[in-house]
Amino acid sequence: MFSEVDPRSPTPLYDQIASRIRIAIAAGDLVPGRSLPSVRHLASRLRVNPATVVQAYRALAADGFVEMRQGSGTFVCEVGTGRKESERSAQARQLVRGLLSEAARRGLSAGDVAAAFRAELGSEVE
Amino acid sequence: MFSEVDPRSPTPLYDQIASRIRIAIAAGDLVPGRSLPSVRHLASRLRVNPATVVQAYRALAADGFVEMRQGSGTFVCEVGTGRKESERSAQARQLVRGLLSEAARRGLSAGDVAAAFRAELGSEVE
DNA sequence: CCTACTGTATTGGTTTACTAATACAATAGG
DNA sequence: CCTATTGTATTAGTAAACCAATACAGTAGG
Repeated sequence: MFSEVDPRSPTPLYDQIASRIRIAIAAGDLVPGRSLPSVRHLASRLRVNPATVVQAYRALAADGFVEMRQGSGTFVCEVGTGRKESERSAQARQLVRGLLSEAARRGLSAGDVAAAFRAELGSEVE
Repeated sequence: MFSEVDPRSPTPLYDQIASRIRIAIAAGDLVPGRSLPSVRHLASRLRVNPATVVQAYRALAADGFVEMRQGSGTFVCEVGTGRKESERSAQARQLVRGLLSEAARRGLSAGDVAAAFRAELGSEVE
């Protein structure tokens, strides 16, 4: 689970760490209330600086995935998979807006993106 | 058209410049064969360094939007709006893939993204 | 209490992206 | 030709992101 990390990847270390945990929470592998490894434990296991793990945990806390309690530890929040629908849709719309502007920048129309979206998702979109 | 640029924006100057030209080409405002302002002209008009305009033009050239000819100028390529459909769809699909992985990172499902996409595009998607 | 554990805060070094400055090379036109 | 205009190349400075190091502060449990 928190086994390894790639220092040579273009994606930052803290981002790799945060991503894995985020996915684990979304998938239900980490249930709400459960405590994450301590900053120092995870840091020594991954061979990175504790501050890097802090940065990852902080990013997760900013998104509401975890809660950091000084002296106690870092815990998975109630939200996770059951996050409020309005919040999810708002975030999704923001992502989509960014995609569309990026597509426009490259001279792609909304139709191009829509076609790619259908092709990529297949039947899931229905 | 090439009127102003915002140095305080988080998006780089060369990117702002390239984006506008890209959109102008995609929209047909700049027809193939037409010459763009010279590096120095555009730079002095926008109050930026010529090298910054070069970087913008270079990015456009890398995408096949324009062609830079030393001694002559920079010209809009034939592609532009008529770019090959396969190329457009491939690029669009790559963008969409990136979006979906980013969405997964944030704990959003493909369904969330699909809903946001429909909401954002409205009737255009049909 | 007090000790061993938790997260917090500040600081610094390294790298990378961005912008600028300056000198170079090719083309067009008189 | 030769001069003015075009893009090219190299170098440098500035800012931001990233990671590490170290000292600080709160909490739990014996």
